[in-house]
Amino acid sequence: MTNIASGNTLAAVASLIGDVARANILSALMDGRALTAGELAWHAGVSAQTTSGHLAKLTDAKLIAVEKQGRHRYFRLATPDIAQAIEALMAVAATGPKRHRPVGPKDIAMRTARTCYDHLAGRLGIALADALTTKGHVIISDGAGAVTRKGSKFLSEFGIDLAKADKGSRPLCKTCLDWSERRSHLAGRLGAALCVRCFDLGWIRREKDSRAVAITRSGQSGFAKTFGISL
Amino acid sequence: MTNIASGNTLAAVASLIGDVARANILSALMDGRALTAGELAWHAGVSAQTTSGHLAKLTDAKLIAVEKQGRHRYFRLATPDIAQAIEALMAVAATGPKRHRPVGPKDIAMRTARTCYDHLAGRLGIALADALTTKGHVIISDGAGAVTRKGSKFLSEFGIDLAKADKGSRPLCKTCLDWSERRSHLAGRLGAALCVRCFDLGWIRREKDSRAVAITRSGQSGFAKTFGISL
DNA sequence: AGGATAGTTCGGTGCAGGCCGAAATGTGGC
DNA sequence: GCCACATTTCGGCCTGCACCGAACTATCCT
Repeated sequence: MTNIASGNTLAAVASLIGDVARANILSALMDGRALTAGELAWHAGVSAQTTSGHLAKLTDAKLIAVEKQGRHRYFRLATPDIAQAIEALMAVAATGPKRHRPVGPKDIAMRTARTCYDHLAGRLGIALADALTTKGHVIISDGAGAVTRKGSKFLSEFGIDLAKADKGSRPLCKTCLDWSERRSHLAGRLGAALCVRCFDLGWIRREKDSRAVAITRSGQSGFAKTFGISL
Repeated sequence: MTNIASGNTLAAVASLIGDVARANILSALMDGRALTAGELAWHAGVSAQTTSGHLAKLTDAKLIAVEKQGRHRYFRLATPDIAQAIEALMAVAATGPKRHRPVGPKDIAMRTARTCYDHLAGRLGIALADALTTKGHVIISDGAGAVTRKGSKFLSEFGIDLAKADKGSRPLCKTCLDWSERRSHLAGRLGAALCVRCFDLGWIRREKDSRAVAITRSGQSGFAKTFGISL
């Protein structure tokens, strides 16, 4: 065996994700929010004791981070890297052999619009990326994007100030492969800012117990007026 | 549990990667070449029978593809997506809790220069990306890159013709997070073409049983003269 | 044809780890 | 102080699966 060390840790990380209960936990955290152990137990579909064990393992491996608040413990994905790795795995899983389509109402909602870590995905995410691209506000080249001067002005009018360098290290405008649309949507600081702004404007709101988001009445007109989008 | 279907398949894929033997197999295939079952058994560190079972599972799941040639069966990663997912997992694994540094000579070679699926990574990969960027041949913005007109000319003189659209679907110039350098290097069709060209020129050559590549004597002067790189 | 090499299938062993019930710890509210 | 609720720890069960030895098939070589 060549490089046992890197192989081992690769296997260790993948193995952590490779358990159904833990995969459900991580999927539930993919919207970037922090959830309590109890909520995660519900998502995982196993008892609270079992979940506790899983959470300990994930925390030890630094895949998730924990914050204590009173008698609750809030868990969230440790870094955006983790989310990216999981999204990449989801993309692989989506192309798998099983082309089964037991499409439920939840699935439809997910495909229409959802959060992906801290930005928007699904048809809405794609539509936003397209709208910004065709109007020349963002240039997407292959796997990433750059904001034009014109785009910067447009976004500032929309209420997003990209100048304040949130965290210097985080890329401004990345793209992220959408597992349902098989195309790229906007991630990075821009993607996150867009998402927050849409929530602030009341254009979208979170569905209960899901990453899916619903487009509100005002969102329907807002997206149409500002971006020319109608889903 | 919310979306049992997606969670399950996510878990299934991760679980396949999450076995040490299979992770070693996939790691060995990360350089994009096709290897025989016997070679993979050696990389995996288990017997041929056991390896056969693993290969069957990976093939069933479409993570790897197989091609029969005489009494050999050649296995390779099924799609670039798979390589990307594994690379993302490696990036996560590299940041893990264990900061152990049992750096061997092989490890040093890997960090200096190696192939990553079908393009170059390690210090050499980073240096190439830097050189092309600072000379204005490629513009890297956050997570991807675009080739400038000037760059297109330069590359053509170097012996790379990006015009012939290899496969229309594959992105021209993507970036890929380097797990050893923690920075991006060039992937996509451009990255692959650069890699092939350097092999053709005899500037680099593959190490035995490893993803590492060695920089030849002529490579030393070639990289210096053409790109201003000296490692 | 006979021998060597590549790979797979079968059967049986053994261990890792996921699961839950019960009980313990910790925290907030009254 | 006492109860309710959130979460963890302990102990034991049980399944899944990675592993190998041995035997079998397929292909190449001479």
